[in-house]
Amino acid sequence: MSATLKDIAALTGLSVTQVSRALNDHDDVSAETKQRARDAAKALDYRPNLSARRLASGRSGIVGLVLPPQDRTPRDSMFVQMMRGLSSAFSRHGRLFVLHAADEGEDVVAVHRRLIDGGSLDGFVLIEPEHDDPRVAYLQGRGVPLVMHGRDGPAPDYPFYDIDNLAVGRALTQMLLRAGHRRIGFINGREDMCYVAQRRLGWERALREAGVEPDPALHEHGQMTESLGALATLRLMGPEGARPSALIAGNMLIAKGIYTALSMLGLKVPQDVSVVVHDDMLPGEDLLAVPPSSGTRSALAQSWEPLAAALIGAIEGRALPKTQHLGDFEIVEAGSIAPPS
Amino acid sequence: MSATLKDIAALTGLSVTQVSRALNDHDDVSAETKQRARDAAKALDYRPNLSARRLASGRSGIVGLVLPPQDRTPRDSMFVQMMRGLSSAFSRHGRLFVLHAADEGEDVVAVHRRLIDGGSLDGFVLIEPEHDDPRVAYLQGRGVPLVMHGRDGPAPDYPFYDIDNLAVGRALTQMLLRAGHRRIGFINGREDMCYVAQRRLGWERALREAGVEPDPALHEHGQMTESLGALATLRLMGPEGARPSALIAGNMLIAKGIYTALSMLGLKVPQDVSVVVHDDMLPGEDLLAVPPSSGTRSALAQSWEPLAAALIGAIEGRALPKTQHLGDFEIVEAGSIAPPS
DNA sequence: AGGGTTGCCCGAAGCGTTTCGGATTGGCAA
DNA sequence: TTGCCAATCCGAAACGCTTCGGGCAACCCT
Repeated sequence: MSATLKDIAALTGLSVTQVSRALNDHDDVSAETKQRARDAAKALDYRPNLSARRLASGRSGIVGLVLPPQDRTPRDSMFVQMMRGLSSAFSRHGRLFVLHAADEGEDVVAVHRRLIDGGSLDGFVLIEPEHDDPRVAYLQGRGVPLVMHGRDGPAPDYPFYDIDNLAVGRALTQMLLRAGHRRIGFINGREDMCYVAQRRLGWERALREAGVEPDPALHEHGQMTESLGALATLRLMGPEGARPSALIAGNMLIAKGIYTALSMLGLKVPQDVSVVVHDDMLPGEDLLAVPPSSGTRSALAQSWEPLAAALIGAIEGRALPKTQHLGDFEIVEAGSIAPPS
Repeated sequence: MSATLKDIAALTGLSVTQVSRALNDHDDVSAETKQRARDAAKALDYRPNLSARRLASGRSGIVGLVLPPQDRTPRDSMFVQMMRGLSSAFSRHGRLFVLHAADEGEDVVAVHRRLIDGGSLDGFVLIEPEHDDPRVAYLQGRGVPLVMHGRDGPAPDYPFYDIDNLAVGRALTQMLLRAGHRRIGFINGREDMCYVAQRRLGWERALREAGVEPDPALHEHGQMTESLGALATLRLMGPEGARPSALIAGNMLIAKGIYTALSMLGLKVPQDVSVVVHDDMLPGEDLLAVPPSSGTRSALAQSWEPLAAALIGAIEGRALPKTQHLGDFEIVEAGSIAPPS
């Protein structure tokens, strides 16, 4: 089997204790000893036994993410991206990142609990925050480190990485306002998602700032799928007079549905209807399927490193200067906006 | 913290040893004692510490899958399906299934090695077998249990779940032969994938059985993407005379590309060109994007349970009656075949 | 009655690591 | 010289679990 501390101790003539401390870079080990231990470790190709470490120290070096059950996630490729990004960020920090898919019937909190009790995981990356998220309550209650991808409320009491979704909603709306639109529809994501509420708020605020009272009938929401985009568009475009002259899509899938529905209705973008869309920039995703659209874009990939750093900091009990991060987004013009007809 | 064996021992008046044996259902514990231990465990909400267990027994109860690096996997949703399926299958067996994405630069074998040495994982589910797969060699060399989704060669020496890809290739070809086609193009997956070779073999065999010598120029292969489907179609359909009158698509994405390219060329399915396609049936995947196509379908979901059972059997050193499974596929007729014009 | 078998149980060792407390130096000030 | 401090080191205990080897009845067989 693999070499153990004992082997290194035997080879170097040190004690197991000192080797352990040397390899973990404690401060009461001489520089020379540290080097000797490290050399021997390399020579023997030593790999610490994580189970033993965990048992003794309470930490295993493994962190994880629990994929929420059900297929609430129509964008599988985003998860794979996320997996990859987080895996590599954590492995740069010498940690192992691992993913577990919760079972359909299972309670998400119970899954986290199993993982902690089993003693395998040191901390969690959470995604898709809900309002008063029960996972957060549970983990905080047990003192288990966590970081959130997204956030609940403007300033939660945990580390997170998020973009300013209110600003996104506002920016999208303003792009259309500037072109002269006043009736602006918004096809948004699931109502219980925090970012969805934020974006809606941004939409409302931008409208009010322009002296337009937001019409709740123009806000549609649901699972972010192509069919939501199509159905919501048909609904919004139904009554001729009340029709919005522009649409905001919560993401590319929705946008795709919008384009499909509009072309069914014989409406052209941007001549008849302007369209803007927000999305993460996913390298390699086949967005060519939807016509180029103006709107906002955020770079998901920026989040992995800060999330990893924050979680590791929390696990090691180090106070980090900054654990709450706001990523930025950029505005792209791609010709899907025109003045209202 | 969580309750330990010692707590249960104290509560029941048994020894720690006996409690451990009772809960693990050893056979030298009386039925009554077992029950008493189980009751106490439930009452105290006992969760075994996996690290301790692993340390003592060499087994952690965690199995994993390493996602190959790079984006060799255009079909992310398939992986998510797989994750979900395997997670739930293993958790039914009281095991924890976990996924780790290999880093871009990283050697896949090295990743497995890290996971074993760390002492965290008991065994692996492998996917996407290559010829003489180095992962298999390494794991077998170290005596680490594995199961394969797919297989290398007709009868490898490890547990696997696969479908008969030769038969799939043959069935697809025969569907077209029966309609009278003789020049049948095949747009297949990456050449180094085992199943790709098998399907090609099936195609060749079916043709020979019908007295047609397979034309290597009619076999295209590459990453299974929409653009491969489109480009390969354009290539195959280039020289007017040598054109195939029917096409086989390795999966739905390829088929989609085929449909796109054919419509660009002004060719209609099935009047001008017949198309058949094989794919896994992925619930919820948006296959509506491609017109309904005849061909073969296999149910990926059938594989999780056998894979899980086989891996657990291997870990526990039990000899299972059956560890190599061949799933079946069905043939669907959906109107994309017509006699050659 | 003696010897063997069976059923049930327990003590203690050990898995590989961390960590607590103490031990051993040498140097330096008093 | 004595006392004290910093710098290094080490032994032993502990983490929670499994397992090896043995013990003690109660039973059956001859």
